[in-house]
Amino acid sequence: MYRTHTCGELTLKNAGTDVILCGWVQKSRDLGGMTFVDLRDRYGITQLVFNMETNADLCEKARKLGREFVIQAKGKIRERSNKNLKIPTGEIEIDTTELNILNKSEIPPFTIEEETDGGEELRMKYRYLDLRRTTVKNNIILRHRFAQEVRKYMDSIGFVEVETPVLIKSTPEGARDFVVPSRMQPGTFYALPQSPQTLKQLLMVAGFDKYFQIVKCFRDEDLRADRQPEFSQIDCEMSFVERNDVLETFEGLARYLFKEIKGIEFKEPFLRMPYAEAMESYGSDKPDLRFGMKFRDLTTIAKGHNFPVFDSSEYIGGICAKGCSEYTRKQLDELTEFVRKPQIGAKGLVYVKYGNDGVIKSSVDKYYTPEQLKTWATLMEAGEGDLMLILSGDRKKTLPALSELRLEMGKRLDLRTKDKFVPLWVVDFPLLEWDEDTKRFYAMHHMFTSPNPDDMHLMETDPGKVRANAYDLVINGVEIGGGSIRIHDAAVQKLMFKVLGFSDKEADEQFGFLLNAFKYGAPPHGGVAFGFDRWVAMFGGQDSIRDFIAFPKNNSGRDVMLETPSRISDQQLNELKLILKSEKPG
RNA sequence: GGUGCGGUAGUUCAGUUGGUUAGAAUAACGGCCUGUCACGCCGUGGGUCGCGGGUUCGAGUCCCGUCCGCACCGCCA
Repeated sequence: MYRTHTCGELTLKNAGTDVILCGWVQKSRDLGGMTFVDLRDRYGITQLVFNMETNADLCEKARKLGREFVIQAKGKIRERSNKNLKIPTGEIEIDTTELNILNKSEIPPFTIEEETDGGEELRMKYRYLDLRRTTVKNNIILRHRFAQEVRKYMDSIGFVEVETPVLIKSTPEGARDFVVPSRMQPGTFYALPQSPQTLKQLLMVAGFDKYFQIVKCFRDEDLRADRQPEFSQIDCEMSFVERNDVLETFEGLARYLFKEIKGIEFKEPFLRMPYAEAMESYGSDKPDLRFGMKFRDLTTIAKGHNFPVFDSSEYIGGICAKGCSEYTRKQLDELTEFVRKPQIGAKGLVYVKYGNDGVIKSSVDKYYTPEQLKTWATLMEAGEGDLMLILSGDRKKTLPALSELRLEMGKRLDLRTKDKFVPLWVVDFPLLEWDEDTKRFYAMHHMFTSPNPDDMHLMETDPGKVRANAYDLVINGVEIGGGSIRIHDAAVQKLMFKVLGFSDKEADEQFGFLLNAFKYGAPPHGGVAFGFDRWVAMFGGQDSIRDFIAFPKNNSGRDVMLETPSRISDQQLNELKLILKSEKPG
């Protein structure tokens, strides 16, 4: 037997017991006459004691242990004379009688501690060492726990988990596909799923009226801190439902997860906000509602007073930063610089300070009287002690820029606290987006999203105005998931393809299987997919999903531990009938 | 594809206006130490300053190119 107990479970009530423990040497403290060894496993740390007086040979052996050696120790549990109340096992120690080195270790390239000294690149290269650290290990365990709770809840309300294939068909639109060459049909390719969208719809046709799956998805696009080329979704679909049924079902899931995992219960139903309102009030389709600072439209009131910048602007809007009227010149310059960054793209920033003394000072005093500025303050619900920040320009550019400024102010004022959660359903997204470059419409969500029935009549006359029966779950400004009521009628689906510029032939080639299925009794259906990694990371209090994935890819899509992507042999290329077009020199 | 920041000891970093032998902490190694738990004390070793080119009497430092990493924009239905 290798071990009788783990390193995290022994306490004072086990005193006197003989035990065998296995684990890694976290640290050893050699005091000359005696040596302490911290033995670590997944469950915790237990202190081993070796004494020169009682067993000199064994103590000498313990002195030679290096960091991360794998050892087995036998001994008796006893109460410590000096207790360490910082760890659960800190009241006991093992009076060691036998020590076996199961495996040696080279000196690890970084410290295996809660706060490591290792940089990200090194940690990724030696991820198996990084995963030994409590913080990363706990993230992975949180992910496990989350997955179990999802399955428990979904099962409890009658959903069936069905696995869908990973080698599927490449589809147009949306993200770039990862493709896999076929050996048996040379010149043809599978694609890895960006999501199991069409397959879950076929499961609805098949009569599995409540389906879910925690599933890997793949998108060959550039990475971000919250975006990996392979990631996991909680993919769900239901039949015989309207929008409200879907929202209520998955609000239930969200409530359950918040309660079981975070211990948080929401009293009110999740807020539902139309897309148009989100854009108008927060300049974003995923507003962070942990704080207010709603946009106020100043276009009517501020235009036409001979301030050229405003007079030439399509939109003038501002936010009110409570208690910031005493911002210094330097702070305001910083904010101006912030909005002028190319990623944000505003030309400048107008401020109005409503001083604690009631005096109004602004960067546009030349053009507006204090009385006029006070009417702005009234409109913006700004009072004494507040600061108004105003951007202007094209509506399409200014709203998102003001959104960035709002988020920045929220950060500066510490309003985006990690332990507060404000969920929100954003609803009534536009169905289509016009693209100037290709002069055609693209589906904003995806091409299986059904139009809002009230707008159906606009499909052929004014498609840009059609609202979709689609929704997103947004928590704290993060898009956690999204879905829609789908098209289940072949004629509507064909119309959709037509609006998107697909010929009948193209539609049939790409999606014949789906259109065929719709001929055989497709039920009305809809669903949602949640970003599993993002949700877990949010519960773990972090913005980056990387440390919630056991073996993530780096910024350029490489796995630096596996050293992949990598070349394949000529033999492999031959079998696949592939010829590389060109090779980079070197 | 683009913007910004970074690459110096095993590791995390400092390095002034271009100027003597490139430092600190930590880790490692050796010695001392019987109650440590960030143990302590003494000592030792450790550098292709990412790579290539240029300017200069002289480059870690300035310039050009390039590779790599991180964040962001584009992209991600």
